[in-house]
Amino acid sequence: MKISAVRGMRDILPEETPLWQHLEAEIRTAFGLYGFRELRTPLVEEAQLFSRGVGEATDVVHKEMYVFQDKKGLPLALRPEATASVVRAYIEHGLYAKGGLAKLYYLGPMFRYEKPQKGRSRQFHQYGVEALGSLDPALDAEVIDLSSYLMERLGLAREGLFLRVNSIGCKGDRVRYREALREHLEPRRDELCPDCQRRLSENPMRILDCKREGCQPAIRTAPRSIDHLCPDCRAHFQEVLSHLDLLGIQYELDHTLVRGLDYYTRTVFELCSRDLGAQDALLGGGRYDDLVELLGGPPTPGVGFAGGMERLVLVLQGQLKKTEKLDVYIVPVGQEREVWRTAAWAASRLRRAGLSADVEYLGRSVRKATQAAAQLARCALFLGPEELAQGQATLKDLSSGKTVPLPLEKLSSPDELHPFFEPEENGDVKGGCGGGQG
RNA sequence: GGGAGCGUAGCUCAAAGGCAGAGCACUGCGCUGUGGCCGCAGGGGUUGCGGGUUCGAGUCCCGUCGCUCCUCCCA
Repeated sequence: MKISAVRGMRDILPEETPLWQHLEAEIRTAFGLYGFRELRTPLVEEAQLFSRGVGEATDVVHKEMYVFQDKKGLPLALRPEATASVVRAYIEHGLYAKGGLAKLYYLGPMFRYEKPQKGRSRQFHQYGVEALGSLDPALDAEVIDLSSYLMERLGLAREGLFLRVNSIGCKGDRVRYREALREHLEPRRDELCPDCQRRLSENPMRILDCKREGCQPAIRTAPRSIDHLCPDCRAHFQEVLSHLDLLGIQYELDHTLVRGLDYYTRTVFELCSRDLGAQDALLGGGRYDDLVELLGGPPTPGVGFAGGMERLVLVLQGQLKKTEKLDVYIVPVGQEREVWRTAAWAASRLRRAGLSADVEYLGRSVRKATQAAAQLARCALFLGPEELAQGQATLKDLSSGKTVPLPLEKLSSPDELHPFFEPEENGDVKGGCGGGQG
């Protein structure tokens, strides 16, 4: 039986992990600069957390969620997104009682049972932030600013990106807006695609982001959510936009941006790339002022976003990081047992001195092993009967080709060892291996 | 969920019903214990899997799994 990774879930191989680690480090740094602190929540939650929080009617919950029962029959779900988990933890640990604003971030795998394609898999990775406890529109703008700053840090050109913003109002606004949409669309039911006809009764707002040609005329003339905002929501949105202007962030108002999760209120936004295919959203988010209360906490507003790691990786493929080279690759010469034992010992000493080291365990010819060493390491350390007899090894700098004897006793003393590996100053033949990095 | 295309060596790909191949990579040798160039030789495959048609299937048919893309939805 041949076993392979399950559909839509893949291995991230050592060639790719340096890029992932780089992205993760940049994300953590950016989030930290904005005052967010990491919260790690379980990958598994009670299924009802998501059906209540994200919405029973959403595709994410009712079509795409991995649900199973534990041994006691409790319905569990692999998390399809993290906001609901963060809010659950916020309530469970009484973070609201600790005063102030809770600014939390996360990073990790999410699961949705979908048909895999470019930029979409069943296990994927999201990074995101949630700011809980303030209704200040400056915070909406800050979160958007953070997403923009993150892209700058990652070296994504502004021209390749576009930011779409909209406001869908509070609960009451949405009820009124939904009615207005129905009134507009019902007479045009025949123009709409079958999906949209179904949405007309279930969730008319989702018709707005239908991409079918036939639906466009009805969508273009449809009423806009920002015309149905209550005075508070209208003022809030204006403040958000004015803060974005202040921060110098370019955006386009998109009246068709509604997003697929039920908990969003007021501000919604999406940051998209021009370099991706059908799945072009790098990150998306917005405000969710009713979610904490909905999940049993005190009324607490929130705003945040989530981004997809895989999509970042796609956009940044060109920047693949090279794997870091080892400091030393040890090549035992010949078959003598004592030589090989000394090689293993030397590796252990080098590592304790803080130098990364590996040994030629495959027993290839010295020629082949040296070739391999040049791929893997900055220096090769040759160790054979001749060296052993003199109590030393031969250290070779693989970029300059220079060799120098390294007395074995130096291996026991990091202080004496390090000079051999420090970059040469003013070209002095000090020996060693720090030379040109090539 | 619906649609289209593709699965051949570790990788990139040939073979259009008739002996499964090339390049790169890998191993050895030229060069006996020191890389990058060059030359020679070698190892590698149940052609995704399972059926069927045929004297004969990588090739045609059916099924299945996987990948890619579109639709849908979203990160």
